[in-house]
Amino acid sequence: MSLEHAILGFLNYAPMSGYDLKKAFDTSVRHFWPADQSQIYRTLKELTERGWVTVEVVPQEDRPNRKVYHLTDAGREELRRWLATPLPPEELRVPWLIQVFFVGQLTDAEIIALLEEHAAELRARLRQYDRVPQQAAAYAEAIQSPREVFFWALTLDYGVRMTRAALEWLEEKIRILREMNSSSEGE
Amino acid sequence: MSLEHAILGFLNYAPMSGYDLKKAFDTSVRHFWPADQSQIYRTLKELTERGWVTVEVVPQEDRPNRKVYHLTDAGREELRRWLATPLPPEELRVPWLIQVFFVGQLTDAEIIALLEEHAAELRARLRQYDRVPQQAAAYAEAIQSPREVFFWALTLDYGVRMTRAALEWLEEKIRILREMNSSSEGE
DNA sequence: ATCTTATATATGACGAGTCATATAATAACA
DNA sequence: TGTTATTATATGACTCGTCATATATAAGAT
Repeated sequence: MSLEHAILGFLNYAPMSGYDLKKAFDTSVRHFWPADQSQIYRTLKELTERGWVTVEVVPQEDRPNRKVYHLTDAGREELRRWLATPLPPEELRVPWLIQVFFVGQLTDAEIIALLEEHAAELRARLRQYDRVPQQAAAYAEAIQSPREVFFWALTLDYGVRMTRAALEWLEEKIRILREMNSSSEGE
Repeated sequence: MSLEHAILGFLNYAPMSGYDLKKAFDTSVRHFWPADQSQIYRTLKELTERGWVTVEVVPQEDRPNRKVYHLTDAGREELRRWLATPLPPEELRVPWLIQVFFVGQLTDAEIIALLEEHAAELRARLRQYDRVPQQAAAYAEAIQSPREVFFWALTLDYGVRMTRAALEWLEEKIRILREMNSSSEGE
């Protein structure tokens, strides 16, 4: 599971609570790995059972106690092992291509509207990517490692380039559909 | 659920059994929507309960009886409705970017090896895409609709272009890492 | 003679992730 | 005064998808 190892990755930077981890995910890897709060907590429980992390309960007044998780040597080893092991090839799974596949049922106007809607989403995503560096800035300063920051930037670049490629595809297809329509109108 | 509507989409072309559907998926949309056999059967059961398809049991000697599913008017309407409705924006989920994000832990040589491995996978995928038109040819002939075939081709083009974009990203990053290493060796 | 492949449907167990909600106190806002 | 946000952890119910396996017969390959 990738979430497990992402958590180990964060705990390798510093001990954190589940709450801290949720914030860390949201401000750094969210653009390619959104993490659910309840799943983080459940995964922490499992990591503890496996001996990859240990829990330190930090009592607090006025607030629920914090459970701060520390990476163990076994956990650090597991992280390293996982990082060096290529993941099994992922199969593509693009739900909206099913729409494209069967969309011949609709009129060209409807299809263009659908593609435009999708293009608008991708443009919004590109704008979100613009804000990622700011959001992650706090972490970059805390870690103080240009090497880490270098690789973080790579993931953002990947997202931007994939989104751009998808957008270019959409824009091209919209153009083709429009041209097909305008030429048939003239007949 | 997308699988539901993909099944409706296929049944709109012609009545089919679960077994037929599995073959249809494998030879046409597999490159962006791999479908599990057991899930197809379970989904057919659900579609029947919802009244979107009806079952016709075709007795066979020597073989298990076929259960041929027919799209109902309600199912056809649902398919059309779904096709014209934009799907909620999908969040990106790219497991191996988690590796990239935390990969600073490893040596550059290890990182390059990891990226190369991934690039090899993408090249293999591109070769698979080359074979898709042949595999889908039987369906294209059966449907006899240039309009449908046009949209089928779009989905393949999407896969090819996304894969190429990912591959270009990888090749660029590998090059950068190699250059960083060769220049530091010379110091 | 045995193994694999094709035809055909089906279930159980599991994994990963989502959504809603519970608990509990404080602080800020309207 | 009531609502919302922040800090903090946790569980139940659910969805979608995967993997293994069961049943049953025949044809073809080794």
